[in-house]
Amino acid sequence: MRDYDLAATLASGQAFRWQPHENSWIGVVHGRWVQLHSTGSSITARTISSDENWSWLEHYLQIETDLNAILAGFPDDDAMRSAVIACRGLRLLRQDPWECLASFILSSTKQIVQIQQIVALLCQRFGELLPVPPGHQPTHAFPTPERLAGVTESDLRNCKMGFRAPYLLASARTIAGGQLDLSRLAGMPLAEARIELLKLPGVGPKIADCVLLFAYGFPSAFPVDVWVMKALRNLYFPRRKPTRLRLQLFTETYFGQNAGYAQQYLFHYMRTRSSAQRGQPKLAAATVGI
DNA sequence: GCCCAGGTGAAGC
DNA sequence: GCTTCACATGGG
Repeated sequence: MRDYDLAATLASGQAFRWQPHENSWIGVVHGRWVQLHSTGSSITARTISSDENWSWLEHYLQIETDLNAILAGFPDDDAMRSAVIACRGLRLLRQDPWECLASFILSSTKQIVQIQQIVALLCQRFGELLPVPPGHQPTHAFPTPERLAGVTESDLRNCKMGFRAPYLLASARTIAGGQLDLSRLAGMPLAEARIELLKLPGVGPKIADCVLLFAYGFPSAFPVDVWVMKALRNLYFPRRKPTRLRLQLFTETYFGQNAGYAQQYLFHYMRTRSSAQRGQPKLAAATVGI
């Protein structure tokens, strides 16, 4: 499929379970082992069951999204142009809310590689074993809130998640206990859903916005992490430090209806540009064209 | 050793 | 309201 950069999409820090494998990607979607391969003009998928209905995977990958229309709606400035040039096929996935929420509770002040390691340990220890094709490594589902509600904080700390363990445990218990119904948020306005997420321990504005964007698909949700903050400060407020209100007004208005997409492009642009500057020449072209 | 990583919550002004 | 700090752990 053109304009779908599978590698950038699966490895750019929105989902944490995809692993490269012989020119393809292996992961778990909706409790099923999946292998994805990008041929340039199309994406092919392999699962263990001969499934004829692929709507669940098309929804996850957001195949139907008109990327060009979204990119055309980005603000026409040097920074956004460079970000789009740097990675034109980058997409947003539509993930399971609980997996997304739990993963980002584990994400605070962690590098993406480390988040992947923690999530892998968590799944390996508490996730249900899934059927995989012969010759492939054992793979586990993402553990349910009910399963995690029954473990101890110490069990979770053994997955290397440190101080995030009590947050994940309390959130799992809140959801398993029925005090918060994640499926209900899908029908809410953005602001209301955000308020519900913010009630969970360990969930602040940034993590809430990640879940709203990556799982619920609110296109205007705009997570601001250290990288995006760096982008905003350097590219749009180079002189003085903006107040929180000023920054909020800017991100809510300047980037348009699909601000969340713009955010993901800025995020990816800053990270790849930074790694290029550290002497790893991959995607060095990202710095050209301003 | 040092700084940083897709932050949050609590304490102190 | 805003600023500072602790919180685990690992990579560069």
